[in-house]
Amino acid sequence: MSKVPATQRRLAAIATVLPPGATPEGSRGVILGEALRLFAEHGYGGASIRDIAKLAGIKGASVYSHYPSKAHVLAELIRIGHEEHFRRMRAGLLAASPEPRLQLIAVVRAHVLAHADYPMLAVVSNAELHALPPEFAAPILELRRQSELLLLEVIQRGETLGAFKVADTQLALLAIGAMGLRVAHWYTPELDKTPEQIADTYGDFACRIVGATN
Amino acid sequence: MSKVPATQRRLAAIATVLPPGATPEGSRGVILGEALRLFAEHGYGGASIRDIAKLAGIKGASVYSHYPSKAHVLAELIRIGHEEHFRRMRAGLLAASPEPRLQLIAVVRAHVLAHADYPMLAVVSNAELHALPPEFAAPILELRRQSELLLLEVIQRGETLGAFKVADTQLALLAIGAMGLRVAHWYTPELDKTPEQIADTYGDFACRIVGATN
DNA sequence: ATCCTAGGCTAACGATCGTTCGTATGTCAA
DNA sequence: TTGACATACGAACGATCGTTAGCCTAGGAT
Repeated sequence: MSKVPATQRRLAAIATVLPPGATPEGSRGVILGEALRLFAEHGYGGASIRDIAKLAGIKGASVYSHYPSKAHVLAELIRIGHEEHFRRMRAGLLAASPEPRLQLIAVVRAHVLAHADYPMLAVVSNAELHALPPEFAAPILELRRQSELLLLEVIQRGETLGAFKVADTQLALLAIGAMGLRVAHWYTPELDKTPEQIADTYGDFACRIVGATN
Repeated sequence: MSKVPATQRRLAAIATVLPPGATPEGSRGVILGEALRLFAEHGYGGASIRDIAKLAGIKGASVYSHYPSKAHVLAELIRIGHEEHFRRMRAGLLAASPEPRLQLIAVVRAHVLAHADYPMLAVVSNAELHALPPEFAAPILELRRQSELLLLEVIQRGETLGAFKVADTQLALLAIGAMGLRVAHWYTPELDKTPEQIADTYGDFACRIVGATN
């Protein structure tokens, strides 16, 4: 497992952080955390069970006392990532005032903060989904669809109410989603911008994209 | 090499297209094209030399008559991708009127069209850079820096001239870049939107993000 | 005191990896 | 006609892959 130069890495973040409550106890949790780091840095195919085990302080065979297969480890990570993302999006919308503009800001903020708070989880969730055995992917794809639908409905409602003026709804959705997705790749706490600042600015960008009347 | 369900794929496009003039003749070109498809679908680590060779209609060992190593194949693909991207960005800027707004539109259009015209190349160039041996990566990282700088300078010039009004230059740069990057993942010719339409709309989005006065 | 269990270990399985070697074949220049 | 070269091949190299089997040990419950 060779180290990759900083400028060449898939993401800038160093810390492997999992949502509170999502980390299992003991070795199971350690394995999950180290797998997260290696999958994020080198991809699912580029990280071996023995690599993960070594970082976790055990031998490769011992991993199978905690997970039935390498794919199960990836599946758990991606599930945690998507659940946390959807949970935040829904909570953000729920807490927002009904004005379309404030709803959009709330959802975009949640989207961005999820990617800044858990960059490694976001990178793995987005970039390694294709490596999941299809039977593991189905519930995750449904969750992803829900998150996307949530943002879409906010935009459509804003249009219907005449609060937004956007050339192409679908393209606006994709553009706003993309902005947030990439945050996971470049965000690091060493930056002179807090996640809050980024979320605020991106919320403003989203409003501009959909032509929100302030 | 198992097939991945459509909803789970890394990108929507099917055709492996390389820029005209960039495809070598004979087997060398066929190998490059099939490697592009497999690296895009499964990642560098997820595609083997024998997989590539089988699609190219030859045996694994024969690949080494054309490329000294698997890494050289990836390096050539990523080099082509970055060169095409930078070439288009620079050409777009060069052909644009000096008004900041038109410059921004031109550069964003080039950025988006590069990702829609060569989705597989873009996905590989962006998602597999970390798999390149560092000695191969250096010139490519420089090219990437140049493309980024080009967009940055357009935005900064617009601000200096008072044509743009953006909260955070760096974040605007990252957001606009991200929008275009993701196009490679979802664009497919089967869509009911042409690359031109997408490029136009995204150019408009970019102008809104930087608060361009029309 | 004894058993059970959880969680480590070493060793090994068959498969596949990137790559090398020696060889065969077909084409074209001398 | 000969020789050189480019391109293909089968076979095999050592390394590493995910995974399994069997064993050992510490700790808690009976």
